[in-house]
Amino acid sequence: MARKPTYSKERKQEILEAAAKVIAERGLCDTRIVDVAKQAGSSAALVMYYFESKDRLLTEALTYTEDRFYSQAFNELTNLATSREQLTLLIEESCPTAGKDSELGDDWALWIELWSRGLRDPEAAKKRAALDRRWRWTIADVVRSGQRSGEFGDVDADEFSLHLASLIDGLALQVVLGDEEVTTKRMRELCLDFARRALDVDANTTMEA
Amino acid sequence: MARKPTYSKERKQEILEAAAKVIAERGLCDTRIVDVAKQAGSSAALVMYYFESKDRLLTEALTYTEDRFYSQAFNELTNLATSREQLTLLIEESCPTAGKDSELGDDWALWIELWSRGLRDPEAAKKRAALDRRWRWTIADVVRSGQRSGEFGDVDADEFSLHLASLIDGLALQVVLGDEEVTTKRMRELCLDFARRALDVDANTTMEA
DNA sequence: ACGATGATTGAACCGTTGTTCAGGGTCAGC
DNA sequence: GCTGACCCTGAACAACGGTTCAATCATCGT
Repeated sequence: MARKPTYSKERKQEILEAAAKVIAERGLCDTRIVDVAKQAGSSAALVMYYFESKDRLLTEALTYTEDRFYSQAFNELTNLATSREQLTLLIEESCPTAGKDSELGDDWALWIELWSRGLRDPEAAKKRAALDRRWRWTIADVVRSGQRSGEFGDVDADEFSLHLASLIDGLALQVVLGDEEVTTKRMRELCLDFARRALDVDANTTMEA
Repeated sequence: MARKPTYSKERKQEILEAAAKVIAERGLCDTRIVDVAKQAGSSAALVMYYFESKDRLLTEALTYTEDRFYSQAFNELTNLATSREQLTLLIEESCPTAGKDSELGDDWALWIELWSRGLRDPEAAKKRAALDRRWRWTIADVVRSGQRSGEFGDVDADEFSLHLASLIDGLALQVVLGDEEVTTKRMRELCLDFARRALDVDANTTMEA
């Protein structure tokens, strides 16, 4: 067999990614370290070697993907000129891609698992809160920036961002769980609509969006 | 020991309530049937006697409390005269009582566990969708009723109810998970504020936005 | 070359827990 | 009273999965 010179840090990441994938597939409770090991192409004992316990592994794995998602989204943000476009991007990136469970569906699955774990695991709750705070702050920042440039009207940026973030969570949840009445399309339109009404300066002048 | 002549149906309910309590305390994954049995004051074997498997028990238990919550809330609704009061009640009943984890905190905990279970268990997902649909329909109904009586302005009742219900889910989640920036008070005010702005008839008459 | 250090593993250990089973009460109807 | 149906139980079974361990293998500094 080819000896891959994969060392500690990369191995750790490999295991984390493997764990995230398995959790998204099998669910948090039904995730066995053997599964993670198999997915990572290694042995169960090795997983214990990098993470002292199963719990540690799971909590780390849950936040790992979210961090990646945020970094990517934040990065794409800088490519857009107007705050309006930026806000639209944030909303659209949050909408689970229907049917295909690969990309964003997995992300949301992990996110939901993090919620339920946060109910008892204080560390998970703290990490979730931190991630969410960063997310809300990002939204609020786009809003403030848009207000400075005159693109958006005058609303409390923090209230708006809490409102939008919560709305997204609540809607995505239903989409991911396959609620027939709540489709990705409807979610996107509802969010965009809300943002438009709340922020548009032309709320009075409007001829079309 | 006093022989309680508690027979099948009552026993089944007792077990369901016991299960709900244990799940709220220990979490879904860490709920053992022995715990449920102990909480119900019976043996593990009896639990298996009423529910053929652990899975069945858990799925049933998860929706049991929600049904009770809804029935109670719906009942209180009929005591109120105006639609405005009714909508306010629905919102306030949805806000987790901070600190005290007894009443509503437990409800929300179960609700969240139902979400994560719904990711893989189609039956759980279906039940959740049904419960949520009923909840949204109740909100929409109050809105329509208020529109007929002239209390509320002219908005799409279904869009509004989806928006409000999702917002409540997203906010309650953060409150229950102990996010320091999202308190029960803030949640209530945000929801009430949103409802007021979206529904108030004087929204057109507005002298300021 | 050669140890030392770290990565990696298979196999064994061990507690936990869902599930089964064989039976023991209790009550109703005959 | 007997009998059968139903409620209920303790104990045993069996599997599963997290954790440990002793032993290889690779790599690298000297």
